[in-house]
Amino acid sequence: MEVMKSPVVVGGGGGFKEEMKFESNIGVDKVREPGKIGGETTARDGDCSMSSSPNRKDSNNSEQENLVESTRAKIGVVREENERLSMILAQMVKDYQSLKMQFFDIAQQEQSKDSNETIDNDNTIDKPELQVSLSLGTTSNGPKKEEKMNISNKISDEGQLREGLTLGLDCKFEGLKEGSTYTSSKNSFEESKEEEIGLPWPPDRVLKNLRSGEDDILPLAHVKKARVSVRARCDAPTMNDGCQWRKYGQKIAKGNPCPRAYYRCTVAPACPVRKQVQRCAEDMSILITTYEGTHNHSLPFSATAMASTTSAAASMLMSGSSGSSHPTILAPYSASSLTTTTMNFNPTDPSRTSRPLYLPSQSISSTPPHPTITLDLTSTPSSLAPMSSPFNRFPSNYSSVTSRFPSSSFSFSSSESNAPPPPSWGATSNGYLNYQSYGKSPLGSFNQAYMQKKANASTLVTTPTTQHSLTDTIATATKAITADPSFQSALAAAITSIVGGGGHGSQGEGEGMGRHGLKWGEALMAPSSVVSPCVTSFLNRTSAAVAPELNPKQDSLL
DNA sequence: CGACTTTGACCGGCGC
DNA sequence: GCGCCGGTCAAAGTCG
Repeated sequence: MEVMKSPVVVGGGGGFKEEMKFESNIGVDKVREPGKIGGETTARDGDCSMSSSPNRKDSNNSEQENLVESTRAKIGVVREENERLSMILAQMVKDYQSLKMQFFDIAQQEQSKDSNETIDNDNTIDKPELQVSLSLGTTSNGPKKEEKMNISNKISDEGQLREGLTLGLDCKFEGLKEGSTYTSSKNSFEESKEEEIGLPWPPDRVLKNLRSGEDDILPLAHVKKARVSVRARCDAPTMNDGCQWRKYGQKIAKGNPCPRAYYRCTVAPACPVRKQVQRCAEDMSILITTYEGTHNHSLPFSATAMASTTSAAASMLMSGSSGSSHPTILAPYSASSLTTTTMNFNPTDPSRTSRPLYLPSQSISSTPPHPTITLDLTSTPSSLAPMSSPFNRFPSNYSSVTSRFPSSSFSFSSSESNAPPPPSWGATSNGYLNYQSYGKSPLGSFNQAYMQKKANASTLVTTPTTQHSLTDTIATATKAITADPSFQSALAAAITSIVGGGGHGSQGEGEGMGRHGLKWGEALMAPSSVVSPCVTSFLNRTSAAVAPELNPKQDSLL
């Protein structure tokens, strides 16, 4: 996000006067050139108007001069704006490139560091993560932890979250950097941090390992990783999310006649990431994919969208937990998602009418300790909806989520966005990753649910779909956002992931999914032109009040 | 023949 | 302690 700041400063600051001068000169030239032509035509006009009285000629000339002056001024302004935007764009590209390089450097350093550290260990997978986990339970600050935190801080400080190619579910600490203030919620913080960092799989084995010699250091009584469940319409056995998966098991889970398949990531041999794929019992066309764990390797571009989306979702989940003093806020999916992030997506059939279905607990997981966030990509547009904006393609058909625990429906909006329709986007271009609003209150339900969550973490809450005026909504949302750093961080992660993940999606398609050929990425990953205006619009509305890292001053871009 | 899938066995957690 | 259940393992089978 810093990327966005500097160019704005450049544009509006240092070279502005000079630029104005330059611009106005250009503007004059620009005007004079047509003026030449105009001069010729005027000459002809003059010829025609030779019979006119000198007074009228004078008034005509003065009118023309005025016209020329005003046009000149307008062109000057436009050119100035154009120039400034060009500079901003150039600066952004430049910053993006440099940040990208920095990110890959860091990733490489991390990788080499890990490989060095694992030479002396039998368990090459668990050790690095284990170290981090152990350090959480103690006060000792090993160099590795500090280094890791520094790197993480550096990354987030430099706005490199958008480069989270290797992140699975673990970009979540922006709001927790000033760790000293989190002692009151230490337990939940530690717990969530363990989950965020990504413990070796499976957690049970970690426990076993730890108990063998380290259990006095880190009592991990109920360590469970955050899960991100994605519901999408899909006819193929599994969604192509850009990663390579290998099936290692299948089970009939209780409460769902459809078998649940277990996959592990095979992009890297030691990658701990797993996913479960199961069809929805109530609607067989819906595929429920549950991701768990953190990729320990770089992801192909085609996989970054999903990774960053799940990352952001998990971030939402974990931030919610860490920021609260209620440990119970880590509600399992079985009790309904703590944070229900609903993104509407229908890769196969946009005309099909459906609503988000929130399954009974057994349908997805009956292991309560797993905090799970659900991304519902199954909603479809109503036929009455205007299709002028990509953000309106899937109108609100959000059904309330009744929860034993509060849920937050999180949506980026834009019912009033004037963003142009996206370019043609693969064969399944009907499905857009749609951060949409419910009703006309993009932040209303989010904020309201969030506030309810803060107010009472254990009461039954139905996510409201009531409509507020936009200004009220924004005002309230702004208050909520500024009031809670964890919320800021979650939002930052979510937005960053959207901005960073969406743009890459359409590239690099075709990373093998073995025998499953569904172009998941093609359908899911929104081009940046679709997502960005949405996000920037959102940012504009909440601009100054939102956390600094979320305030890229994009309003000056628009 | 290697990579991948299938499927029954096994293990650990959890509730009663 | 027992049974249920989710999750994983690993041998056998399948496919290209």
